[in-house]
Amino acid sequence: MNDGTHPGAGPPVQPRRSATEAAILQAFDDVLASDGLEGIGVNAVATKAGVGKPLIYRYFGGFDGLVAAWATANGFWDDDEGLLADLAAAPPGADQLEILCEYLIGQAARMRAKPVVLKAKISELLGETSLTPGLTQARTGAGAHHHELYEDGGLFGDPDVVALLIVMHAATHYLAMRSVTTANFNGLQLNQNDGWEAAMGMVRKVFKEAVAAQRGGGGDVA
Amino acid sequence: MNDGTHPGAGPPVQPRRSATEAAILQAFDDVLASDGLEGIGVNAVATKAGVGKPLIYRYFGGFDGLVAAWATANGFWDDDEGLLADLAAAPPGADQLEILCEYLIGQAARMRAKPVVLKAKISELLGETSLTPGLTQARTGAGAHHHELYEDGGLFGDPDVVALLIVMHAATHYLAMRSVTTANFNGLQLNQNDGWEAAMGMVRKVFKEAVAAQRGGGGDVA
DNA sequence: GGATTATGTTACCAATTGGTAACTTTTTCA
DNA sequence: TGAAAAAGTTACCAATTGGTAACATAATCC
Repeated sequence: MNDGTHPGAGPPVQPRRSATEAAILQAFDDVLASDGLEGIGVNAVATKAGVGKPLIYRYFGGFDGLVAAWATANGFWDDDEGLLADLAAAPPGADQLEILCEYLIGQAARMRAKPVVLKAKISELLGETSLTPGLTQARTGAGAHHHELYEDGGLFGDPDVVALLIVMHAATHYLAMRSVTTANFNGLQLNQNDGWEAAMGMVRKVFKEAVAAQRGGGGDVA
Repeated sequence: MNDGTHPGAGPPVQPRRSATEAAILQAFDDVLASDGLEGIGVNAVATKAGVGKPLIYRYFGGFDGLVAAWATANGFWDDDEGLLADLAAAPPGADQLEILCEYLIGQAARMRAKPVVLKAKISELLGETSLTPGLTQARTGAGAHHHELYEDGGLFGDPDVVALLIVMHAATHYLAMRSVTTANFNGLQLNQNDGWEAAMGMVRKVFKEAVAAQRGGGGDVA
């Protein structure tokens, strides 16, 4: 009805507010990307957005609310539902473990595609930062299906598979984190596409080797 | 000759200076541990150490110099020489790959034992932080033997081994990083000893599986 | 002794921080 | 048109930041 371009024609949609809200969110992104954790704050964000900082308090309820809005708007948390859906949608004869491996690699690729989000994720490893309150505030409800995958033996009921999953999860996440800032990681250029693909090839290789050994040796390789 | 406790008996050792220098370094550690990246600075460190901040400038040449001194004093960088020595010192019949796996695990354990150092390492993943100038300043000379291990096919001249090494390096480092702040990682209590040991058991398992597959299948498991 | 140097403290500076109050301008709607 | 609400700005606040100059105290050396 009202697209916001015809003032007075219909219910108020407050198009100017949404626009500045978007500008503020984008400014948060920019400042975090350029100045990092220590440079971010209401002053820097407001200046970057070209608005007065009272708007941040009025629209987002302060800095923490801004962080929370930014996190939700940028898909900060993984959706384990995606993996569950992929597994359910797979054809009967498909290799479930291969789907799992590709999911981990795809997840790392998605993180790599959003360096700023990844930066915020790294900051979570530091413990309490200025982002923490906002992130915990917005985390409510995320990761609801997480336990289905990992706890009580995991989705596959096999401790060996869970171990493999955890180790490869750790590996892919670390590689993604290194890829944002590290030019050379053990000879790999993770920040370039070919270097990244080479790393993911290594992940696939190790994954397959481990799976082969599990199936061949009955899970005991000692 | 002069142990510093007998003023005037011998050349000046300036024991008071070393003591306050140590106090400042310890204060840096404490502030980084409690307040994190964003809380650290000359004011906080000087207050924590119970001295005036001019001493930081006089003794360390400023904040960056303090960071550099702290990093070197706390063994911030891995010594790949340690691994090379371990490999060289191993008995002829020993499994070199197993030594390598245990080295990675030991390295992760050492990082876990110094949470503050680990925190600083994580901050390096964020790119430019307030610690970066000091760390790069002190990095000179470290990692001299690194290329021997990883580049040009690595120490073993086998790309498969290098891939395994890189992936497991990534996994152990990520697990160490998560262990400082994360109470529950996929069902594992990484911040407690049994949870950590369980994770390291998983690392060993996957490592051995991959090695077994490499040896059994000639390196091709597709 | 006296002169010198090392050590440490207090005081100050401009710049910036998070946060709020008061104000002006624009838009909405009867 | 005119009142009311929303949007946005300027101005201010106390607190803190990194950094330096000036000062006081203590130890050392001739």
